[in-house]
Amino acid sequence: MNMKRASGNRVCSVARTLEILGDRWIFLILREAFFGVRNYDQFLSNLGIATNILSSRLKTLVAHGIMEKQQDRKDARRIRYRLTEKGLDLYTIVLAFMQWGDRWLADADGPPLELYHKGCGRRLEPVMNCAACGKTVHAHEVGYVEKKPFQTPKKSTT
Amino acid sequence: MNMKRASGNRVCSVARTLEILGDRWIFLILREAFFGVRNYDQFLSNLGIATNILSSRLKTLVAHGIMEKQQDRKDARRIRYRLTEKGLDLYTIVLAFMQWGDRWLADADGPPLELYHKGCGRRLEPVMNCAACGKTVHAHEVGYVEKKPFQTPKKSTT
DNA sequence: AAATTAGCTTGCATTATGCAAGCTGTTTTG
DNA sequence: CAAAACAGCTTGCATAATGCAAGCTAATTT
Repeated sequence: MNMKRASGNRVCSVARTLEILGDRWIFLILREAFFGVRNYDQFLSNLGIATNILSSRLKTLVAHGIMEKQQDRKDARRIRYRLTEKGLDLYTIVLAFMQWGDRWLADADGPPLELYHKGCGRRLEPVMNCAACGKTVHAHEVGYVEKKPFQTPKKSTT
Repeated sequence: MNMKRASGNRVCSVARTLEILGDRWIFLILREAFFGVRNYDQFLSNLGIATNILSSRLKTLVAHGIMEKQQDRKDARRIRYRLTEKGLDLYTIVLAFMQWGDRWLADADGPPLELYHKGCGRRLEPVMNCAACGKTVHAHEVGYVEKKPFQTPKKSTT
């Protein structure tokens, strides 16, 4: 959580996002949350995380509006941590992690977890598409333009 | 780079991926690489990263086959670090970071960097689609099945 | 009333990070 | 062709983050 300017000098949403999310545990907590985990002790036992780290990470997630706390009516000790809209919107990142791992790090048994798309009922293999033309986007097909000009590169990608 | 079992007890590609990539600097290096940066000193000046950290991160990226080193023929001092296929395939993660940041962290001026899709020439807004049915996937529509059963939750998402 | 549970906080040893300095092999310069 | 500059590192040391164990508080359960 310390980094003068986590970006270096390029102004970029990647850097901004990483200033909040740039921590293994944060993503693992989010993964659990996407899989339905809601309470401190479930995160704790599922992740094997230290208690101080867990509470500090939950705190930053709440502080950034990614999760919100609510009391359980039936048990006042229990706090439910749930994803806000802002937090739910992070599922693309979690899916992207999972897919890359499935493709490049899977062992012989194949991916340990299979996703399915409730909409169509089939196995979900997420792909990145261009919202404008609908086609799948590959790394080489991404170009960029800097809105606030800076020192570094010019155009192109890869 | 230390974590008994970065996953906790859930077997998951997210955890495996994070064991390699779970570091801010790694992602920022990857971002630079996607934007065309190739050399040590460019990474160094663009990121404002410490030299020991940069070389250690580049080393792990190379060790995991995400980047590869090659000598520059014209200048033997110069080493080019370039993304392998495995590394290029991480662009979905970088795009997902950028998009979330654009949506939730942008200031009044809008996103600092605009991507375009070389295929269609239009502004690229990446969306996650289901490869099977082609539709855009939303967080609530993702279900999962654990292949190697473990202790934790059951089904559903969110 | 005593024990248990959920969700924390605190203290302390270990590990990672950031900074500055230095080192090694190439070019480039005068 | 010697001196300076450059690219890509490594090393040492101070500071910050992490992990572990223990303890603490308020709300249940027994």
